Amino acid sequence: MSSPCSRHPHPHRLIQQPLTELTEKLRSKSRKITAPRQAILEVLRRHQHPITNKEIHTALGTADCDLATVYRNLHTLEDMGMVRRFDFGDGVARFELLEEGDDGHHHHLVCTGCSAVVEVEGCFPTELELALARRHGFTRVTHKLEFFGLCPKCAPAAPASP
Amino acid sequence: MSSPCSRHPHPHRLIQQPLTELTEKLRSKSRKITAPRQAILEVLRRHQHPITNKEIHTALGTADCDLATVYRNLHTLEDMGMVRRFDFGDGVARFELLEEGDDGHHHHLVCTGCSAVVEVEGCFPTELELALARRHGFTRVTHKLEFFGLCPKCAPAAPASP
DNA sequence: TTCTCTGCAAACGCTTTGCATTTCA
DNA sequence: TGAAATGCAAAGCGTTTGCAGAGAA
Repeated sequence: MSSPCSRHPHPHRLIQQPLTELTEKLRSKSRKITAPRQAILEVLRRHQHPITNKEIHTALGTADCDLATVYRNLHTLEDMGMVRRFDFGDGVARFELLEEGDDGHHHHLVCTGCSAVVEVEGCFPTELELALARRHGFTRVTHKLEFFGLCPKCAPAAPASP
Repeated sequence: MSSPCSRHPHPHRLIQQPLTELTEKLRSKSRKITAPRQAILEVLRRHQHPITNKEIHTALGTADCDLATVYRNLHTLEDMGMVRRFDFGDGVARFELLEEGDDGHHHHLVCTGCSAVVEVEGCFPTELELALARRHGFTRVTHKLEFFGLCPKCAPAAPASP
C-alpha cells in the first residue's frame, strides 16, 4: 500500500497488556477496580476485533453483570482512552481495547455477508487529509474510514462481479 | 489532491433535475406520484447537503405528512437509486438526492462544533482499495469515509492546535 | 378496480438515566 | 466514611411495522 499513515503501531491487535497493567491504569485515575470492570477488560483483551456491548455482555458468562453496567464501563474506558469506538454503519457501537501508546487509529474491512472483520493496515493518506484541512480552513481534522465487501467465503453466493 | 477517484461527477451538488424528471423516474418503475412524495423530492432538491428524515419532515411545512411516510419514502428512493444514504456517525441517517448517472459516491468534511458540512472532492485512492480487496480475497469492496474537524468559525472556541 | 401509499399507533433495538443500594479505597 | 459503581427499571431516540382507510393508475 502506497501511503500508510504512521498512527498505527499495532496492526495485529494482539493485546499483550496484562490485566494488572490495565487495572493499574484505572487505579491511577482513581477509578475503582470492580469485578464487572475486570471481567469486561478480560473479554476485551481476548477479542482482537471490535465487539459490541451486547457481545461483551454475553461473553462475560459467569462474571455476568447488568447490560447497563457494560455500557457505562465502555464509556468510562473510552473517556480514559483505554478503548476505541468503531462504527460499522449498522447502528451498533463496537469497541477495541487499545495498547499502551496506540491511539487506535486504524480501519477494517468488513464482510457484508458474514460480518467477518479484517484489520486494515492502510489508511487515508495523511497528506490528503492535511490538504483538505488547509483548503477549507478546518483544524483538528480526522476521518472515519471503513471498507465493506464480500469475503472469499461469501463471494460465491452472489452473482459474479469484480 | 493526488488521486481523486472517478466516481464523482457532481462535486457541487447543485441538483438541476427538474421535479418532472424525478417523478418520471417514479412513474417508469410503477411507483405512484403522491403529494407527500413530490414534497419530499422538492425538499431534497432544495438541499445540497445530506439531511435527516426529521429535517425533511420539518422542511415539508404546509405539505406536511407523517414522519413514517418520510422514512418509507426514503427507503423507496434509496432502493431506486435516486437517493444516497450517508452516515456521519451520530446515529442518524442522512440523505442526498442523486443526479442522473451519479452513484453519489463522495465524502464530507463535517464540523464537530456546528455541524457545518463541506463536500469533499477527494476520495480514497481506488488503487489502494483494489490492492486491499486483492490482498484479502474480497470482492465488491467499497468504503465509507467521512472527515471531521473544526470549521474556521468554531476553531477559536477550542484551545490552539494544528 | 387494483395496487400502492398513507396515517396512526404501537413496537423495536440500542442506548441512556434516575434512584436506591452496594462496593471499593 | 465518602466517592464511585452497580442493578433494576424506566425512559429516550431513531426507526420500523401492522393495519385499516385513502388515493393514484
